[in-house]
Amino acid sequence: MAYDRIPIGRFSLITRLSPKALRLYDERGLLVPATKDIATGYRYYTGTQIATGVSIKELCALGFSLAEIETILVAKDTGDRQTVQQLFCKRRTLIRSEVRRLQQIEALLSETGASLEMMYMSFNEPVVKETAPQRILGKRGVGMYADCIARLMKDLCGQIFSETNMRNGVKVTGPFMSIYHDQEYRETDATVECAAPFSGKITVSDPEMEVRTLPGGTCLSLIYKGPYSGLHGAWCRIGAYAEEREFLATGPHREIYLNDPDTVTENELLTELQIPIDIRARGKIS
Amino acid sequence: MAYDRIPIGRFSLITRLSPKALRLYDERGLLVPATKDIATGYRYYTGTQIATGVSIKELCALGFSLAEIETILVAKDTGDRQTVQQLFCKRRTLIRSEVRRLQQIEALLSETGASLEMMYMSFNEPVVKETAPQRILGKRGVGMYADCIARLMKDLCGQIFSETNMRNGVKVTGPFMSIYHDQEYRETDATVECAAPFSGKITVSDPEMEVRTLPGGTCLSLIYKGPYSGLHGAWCRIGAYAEEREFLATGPHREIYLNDPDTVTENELLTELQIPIDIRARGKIS
DNA sequence: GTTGTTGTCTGCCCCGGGACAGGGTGCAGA
DNA sequence: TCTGCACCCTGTCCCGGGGCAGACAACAAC
Repeated sequence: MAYDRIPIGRFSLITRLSPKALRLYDERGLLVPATKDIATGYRYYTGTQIATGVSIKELCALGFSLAEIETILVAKDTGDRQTVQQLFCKRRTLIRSEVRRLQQIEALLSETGASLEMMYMSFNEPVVKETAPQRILGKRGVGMYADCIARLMKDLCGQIFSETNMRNGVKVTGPFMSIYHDQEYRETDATVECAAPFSGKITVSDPEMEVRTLPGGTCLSLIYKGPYSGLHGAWCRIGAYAEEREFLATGPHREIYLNDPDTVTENELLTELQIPIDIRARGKIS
Repeated sequence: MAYDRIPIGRFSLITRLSPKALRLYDERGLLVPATKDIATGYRYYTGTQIATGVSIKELCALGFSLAEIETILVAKDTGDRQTVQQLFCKRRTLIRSEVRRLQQIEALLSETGASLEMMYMSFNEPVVKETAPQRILGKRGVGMYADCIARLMKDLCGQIFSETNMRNGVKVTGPFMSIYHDQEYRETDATVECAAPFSGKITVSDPEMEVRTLPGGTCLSLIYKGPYSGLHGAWCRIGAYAEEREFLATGPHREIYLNDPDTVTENELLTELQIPIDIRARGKIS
């Protein structure tokens, strides 16, 4: 139609691809203009390229990456419908999970409508992660959680920061923690161990204290923000999460105190909850 | 707790922000490590910074941009809850529209399960865009669409590519088009005008032809891919779209033939449908 | 043919990190 | 104190374009 030297701007208006994008596609070899003036560098497209451009625009709108679009266009020319179908399936799956994710976020934003207040609670999801083995100094006790932990922590500090140990270069290599040795929740007679990871040659005078290596491995982890009184709720959350996914605990639960109750306010306290799990054997399924 | 020189790796494990991200936040001033070894460049964080890090991680997970996160953190310190609330609202709105968009795409992908076939149909949405005024040579006729257009196009080509006009440097400056002057669909006695945009001093011998300036302005536009027999369906689609949004047509509908039936197959034919509208006055509302 | 308005060119910085290279460090155990 | 490993540093390229600057090119009207 005497109309096959379409400059980039007009081509852009027709296909609704921006000139910037068109230059990118040229560079990437996705849609190379039929003619390129060597002297001026001007790009000229032909009428038949409009169809390709429109296809690219559509595939873009469907959310495919440039690499995928290239694959699809080639497959379409080859008549290879399996590849195309596969990519479309994959895309659909991705979109579905993305929608689910966004809807969860939206639910979160809606339910805590009061914005500022929500900054004081945590909406972390539990996460599966790896931990390294570490040498710890620990002491066990039985009693009510709060009392027990306070007492044990005091003993632990006294021991680990003793003059002898300071002199020998013993160092605390991480945050303090509690380890819960009970299988279930106990109100008044919980068996709790408080521990501190350290390095160096330690001297222990308290016969109730034990030096051992805490095994590493996979665990489910949740960071809780807020006063220690809210820890129970957080344990419920992570427990429910593990239940849903049929994760089985392979060791005692741990609470790691990420910051210091003496230096931050109660609302800013951070505690990490860990449940050691075996990712390979997930309950009955798979 | 003798534990306030946390290197980046450990800080990363605690907050679940990648070291790369942490370096970026340092650079951007969002979360600057408390200490930085001048000699080695090593970054060291303190226990109190963990809370900030966790907050950033949470806000990231909610989809806020770094700039927004910075604003929120500052507003939180200031106690400025209005700004926070506003940002949360905005985010919620954005997420909602994103979900809607993705669900539409998903519906599209699902309903045309057969993948390869769908490549031959177009799933463009109608779009509002601006058009420039252009000088055209047009000729009207009455009859059945297909016949009428074929006849008029032939006349138009003969006239515009006449020897005289070629000699005078008359040029076609865009694709040919049809303009529908009826208010409604007419089977057998439609009033159709075929036209071509041109530049230069034109000589017209056919008394039925008219040179005039087609006004530019806002229009609703849809690109249709496929044989001309499917145009009716495409007009229905764009019509329904305009109806829904209460757009009122301010001029005759136009069909623009983007490529040439002589050079591409029927399935690759591209036609742009345009309905001139007045964006400022949308039906009764707003 | 001239002139002024568009259009187009290249090149650079931006988002929010992920991945990798090559080289310098810290620290724990011996 | 030494040694080895794991850590950390800076710098670069990548995604998929948007936006801007400065300079050159094309074209329509006169």
